[in-house]
Amino acid sequence: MTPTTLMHDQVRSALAERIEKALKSVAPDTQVMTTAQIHDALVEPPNPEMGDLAFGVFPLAKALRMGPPQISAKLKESIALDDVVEKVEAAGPYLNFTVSMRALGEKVIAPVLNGEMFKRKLIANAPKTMIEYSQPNTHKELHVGHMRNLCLGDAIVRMTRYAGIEMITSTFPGDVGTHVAKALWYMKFHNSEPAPVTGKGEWLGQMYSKGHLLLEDQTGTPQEAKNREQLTMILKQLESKSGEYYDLWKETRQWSIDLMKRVYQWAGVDFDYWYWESDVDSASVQLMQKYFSEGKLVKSEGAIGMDLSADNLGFMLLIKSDGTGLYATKDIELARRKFNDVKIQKSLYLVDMRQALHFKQVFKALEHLGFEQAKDCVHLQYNFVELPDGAMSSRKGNIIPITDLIHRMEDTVKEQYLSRYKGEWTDAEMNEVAAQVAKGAVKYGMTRMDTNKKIVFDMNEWLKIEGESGPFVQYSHARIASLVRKLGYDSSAKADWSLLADPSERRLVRGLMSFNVEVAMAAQGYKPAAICAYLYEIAKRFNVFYHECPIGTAATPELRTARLALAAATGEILAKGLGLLGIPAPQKM
RNA sequence: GCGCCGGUAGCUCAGCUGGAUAGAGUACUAGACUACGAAUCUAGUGGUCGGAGGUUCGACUCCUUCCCGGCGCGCCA
Repeated sequence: MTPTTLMHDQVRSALAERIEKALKSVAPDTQVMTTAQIHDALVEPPNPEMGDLAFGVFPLAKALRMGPPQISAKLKESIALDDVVEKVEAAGPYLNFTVSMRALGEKVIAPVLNGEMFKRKLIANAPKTMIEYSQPNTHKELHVGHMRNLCLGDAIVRMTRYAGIEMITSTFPGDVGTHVAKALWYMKFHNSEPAPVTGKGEWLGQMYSKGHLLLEDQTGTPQEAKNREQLTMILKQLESKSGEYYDLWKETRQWSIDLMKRVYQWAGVDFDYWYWESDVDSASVQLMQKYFSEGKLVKSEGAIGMDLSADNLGFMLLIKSDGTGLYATKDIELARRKFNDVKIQKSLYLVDMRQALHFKQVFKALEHLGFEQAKDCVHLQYNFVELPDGAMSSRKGNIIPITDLIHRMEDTVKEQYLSRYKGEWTDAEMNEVAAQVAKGAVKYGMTRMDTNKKIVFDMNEWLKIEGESGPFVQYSHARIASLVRKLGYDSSAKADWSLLADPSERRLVRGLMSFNVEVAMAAQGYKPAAICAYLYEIAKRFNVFYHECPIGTAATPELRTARLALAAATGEILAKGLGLLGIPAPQKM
């Protein structure tokens, strides 16, 4: 069962049928390309004047034993002009098609306006998939690095679901481990201030940072032994699930969870499954002991693990010499649960690229332990978020909490842009729009770059929202919304699409045509950045159209109707596309 | 030492599984609001695609090698 893209685009399908037919007349006995393949091969030519869609005949050369230019010339002869094909030209190895505006309107603008365009299934036979993303630790700070993961994960989920892939979501917060002990240790032994009434989660993160630093500073001093003793005592209580530190863990853990949930709510993220490290912890160790007794694991230097040196992955430690497990141990138990409990066929892990080796080992271990689905486990890696002065660290004290970014972005939007509507808008409207635009800036900013690229986060740069940005796309949408509102768009009015004769109009329609093509490709490659680029391009094309073509004062009522419909359709595409990134499309801003 | 990821215009990045003249944003310069919203638009300046080989009709894209930067390699997560 391999996923396949369907022939979802009506314009491409229409052309593909005609090309296929021509191909049959040129080479009657050879089936060289299926209609679906031709559909997928149709691309926008580099130059707008060349046409709407181009077909490069390269793949046919071998089978037809002809040079590409000869093939395109021959095919051109066999393609008749009709109500769809307005013009065909053979340009070297390419066949350039100009589609009649009437056909474009019927096959693109109308389906967008009545919503049919967005109901198509783009990919078939996709395996039932689970994606795990956002794996923050409790008791630590939630910073802008976590934001990238969250935005990417959310966008991938929305895109893939839109394309027709069954996608189940899960998160795996780290609520046990030494970081918890460090936070509690500092809180209990060194902190004197009470926890604040609001923002307990953020405050707890600071407790961890301070604890971590103090412990580091005191290593090598007489204090060290005492610190270790205290930490061990805390960890023991947490493990035995009793005592004052266990109670404190439960209380403080909830503070962190409340913070996570607040951020998830802000982002519009909702997980189907919440897996906790504390939940898989002991089960994972038991599972490893079972595997060890079955001879699937080996003892080495007092610890237990799996020798993966034959796979060039070294030795994978699974049970420490003190009998406890590690991160990898839990990941194996968790994978087992995903496979068995949820019956998934494919498993995605959106985790930063530093874990590449870890996941290679986990997947290989799963394979050796007999999990067939291991071959369909994929680590979706992304590069991390840094600051201009290097990596974020407690030591440098330069960690930027997620909530800081959100609040500063909202404040900037209000002060620099929304202030002009003072007196005109209510405070509630002001706040709502500020939140929407801030989301646009943050989410677009986090997803627009390829995942392999490092993000150097500079708050001041981020607050300058000009040029290619989420708000740029949102602004185009808001302007269209305003236009539609003012000019009174009537969706029942029949439009004569052939009136759309301006090059800017054609270019825009052509762009709208490829919405599903772009989304299908982005979804299959798990590349939200492709959606960003597409939306930005559409917004730019709209801006040109908007500048070139008067709508309200169009020459005739018919032209006005057609243009308004085109604008409205563009608004729908932008809103839908932004939605795939989890970004709201405000009606005004 | 081995491995992973980057190296495209001053800066930040696109460039789809090799294909039609390397594109945007930003910065800079010069223009456009009594206009359907200027968070906008138009034009210009700016690149030996890290270096060198190779494969191909064709390479930013694939292969080899080297250089620069980041990260990862057994009891942290």
